[in-house]
Amino acid sequence: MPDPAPRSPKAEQTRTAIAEAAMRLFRSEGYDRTTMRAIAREAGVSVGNAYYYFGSKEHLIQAFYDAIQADHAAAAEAALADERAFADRLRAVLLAWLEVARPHHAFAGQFFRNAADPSSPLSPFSAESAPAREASTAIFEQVVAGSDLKVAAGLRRELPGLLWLLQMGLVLFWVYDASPDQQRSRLLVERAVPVVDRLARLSRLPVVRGVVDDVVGLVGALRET
Amino acid sequence: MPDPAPRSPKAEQTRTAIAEAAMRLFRSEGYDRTTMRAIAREAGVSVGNAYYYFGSKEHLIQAFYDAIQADHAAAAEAALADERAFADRLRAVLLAWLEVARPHHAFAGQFFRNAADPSSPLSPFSAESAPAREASTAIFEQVVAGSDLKVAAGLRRELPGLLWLLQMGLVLFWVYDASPDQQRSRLLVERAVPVVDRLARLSRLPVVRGVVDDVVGLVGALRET
DNA sequence: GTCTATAGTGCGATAGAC
DNA sequence: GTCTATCGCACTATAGAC
Repeated sequence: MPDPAPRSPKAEQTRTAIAEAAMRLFRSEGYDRTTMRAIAREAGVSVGNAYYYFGSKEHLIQAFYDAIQADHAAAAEAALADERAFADRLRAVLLAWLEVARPHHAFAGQFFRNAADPSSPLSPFSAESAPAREASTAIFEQVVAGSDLKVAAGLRRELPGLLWLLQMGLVLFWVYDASPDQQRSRLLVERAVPVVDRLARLSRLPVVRGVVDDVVGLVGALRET
Repeated sequence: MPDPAPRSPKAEQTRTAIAEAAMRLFRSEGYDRTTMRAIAREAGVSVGNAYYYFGSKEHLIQAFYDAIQADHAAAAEAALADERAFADRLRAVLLAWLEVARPHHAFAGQFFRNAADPSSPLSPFSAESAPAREASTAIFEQVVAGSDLKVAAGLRRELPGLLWLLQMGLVLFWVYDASPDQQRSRLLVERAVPVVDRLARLSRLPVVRGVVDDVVGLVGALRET
C-alpha cells in the first residue's frame, strides 16, 4: 500500500468522503445502478470533483477491494493464532475470506466483471494489484511457515504462490456461487483443503517426486519467460 | 447448437447480416470501439432493428464464440486422428485451441470481460452456454476414450469434465498472456500436459488413491449441491 | 492545488409509430 | 420487422472561485 503522495488533510477528507459514499451506494443499489451523479450528490461534492480524485467509476472499486483485503488480513491473523496443523490453518484462512466477503456477494459479480478485464488495473494479475497480491501471498506464507508441514524444498518455495492461486480459484467459484449463503463455497473449502494437505504431504514420496518437480519447473519456467 | 425457431428467410438474412457486420467491425476495430450505430450502418439496418435481433451488444459476441467452438471441434478431430497416446492427444487438442483462437487474441480480453460476468449468458458456466460446454467436454471425452490411458473408474468418469476445466484455465491464462504470439501459453501446454499425464497414471497407485477418491468425491458433492 | 457549476459528447439501450 | 426519436448514463470540457 504505497502512499507516497502527501495529500493535504482536506483533500484526504474529500477523497474518503467520495469513496465511502460510493461504498454505501454500491452496497445498497449495486454497482451498475449507482451513477456517478448519485455518488457525487451523496458525498456532497460535484461530479467534476469526484473525477478529480477517481479517474473513473472503476477506480472507486479499488477502495472496496483494499478494504476487503485489509479485513481478511486481520481475520486471517486472528484465526491463525489458534491453529498449528497445516490443513487447519489453510481452512481457517480460506473460510475467513468467505466470511469477510459474504456481505458483498450480491454485487461482487459486477465488480468481478471489471476485475476480469486484463487491461484493467483491477485485475488481480495487473502491476497495480501487485501490492495486494503480495500482501495476500504473505498470508499464505504465514499459513505454511507456522505449520507442521514438511514438503520438498522446491515446492516449499512455490507453495505460497500456489495457495494464492488456489484462493483466486475459490474467489472465482464464490462469485459464481448462487447457493444460499454461499454454502457451496464453504463446502468446496471443507473438501478441497484435505486434498491439498494430502497432496502436499505426498510430495516427498519418491514416486510422486517426479510430478512435483515438473510442477515446480513449470511455475519457474513461466515466471522467467 | 439448437435452432428450433423457424425464422422466415428474410429475417434470417437480416440477422446474419447484422452478426457478420459485427464480426467484421469487432475484428478491425475491437469490441469496445465498435458502436451499435456502426454495426447497424455496416449491416444496412437501423439501430432499433439490430436490437430487435440481438438483445444487447454482448449477444453479438455469441456468434463469435460459436464460430471458435466449431473451428476447434473440427481442428481437434483432425488432430486426434494422428495420435494414440493420452499426453499426445491432450496436447494436440489444447494446441489446436490456441491455434484457432490466435487471430482473435487482440480483442479476446474485451470479450472476456463480458464473459466473466456471472449474470451474463456468455459466461462459460451459464445455462445458455451449456451446449457449448457439452460440445467442448465431448472433445475431451474423445481425448480419453481413444487413448491408451488407464485410470481409476471414479476418476475416469470425471476426467472429461476436469480436462474441460483445465482448458478453461488455459483460456484464462491465454487471455492474460501478453507474450509475442502467446508463446507462454504454448509453453504452459507443453509443460502442463506431462504433469496431467503423470498425475492421471499415478491415480491407480495405492498411496495416491486416497487423494483421487477425495477429488472425485469433491466433484460429485459439488455437482449434487 | 482543490473545488463548483454547467454544458456537452458519444454511447447502449428503449419507445412507439409505421 | 423496421424505422426515427429519445432517454439516461459515463465521462469531458470549460471557465472560474478560493
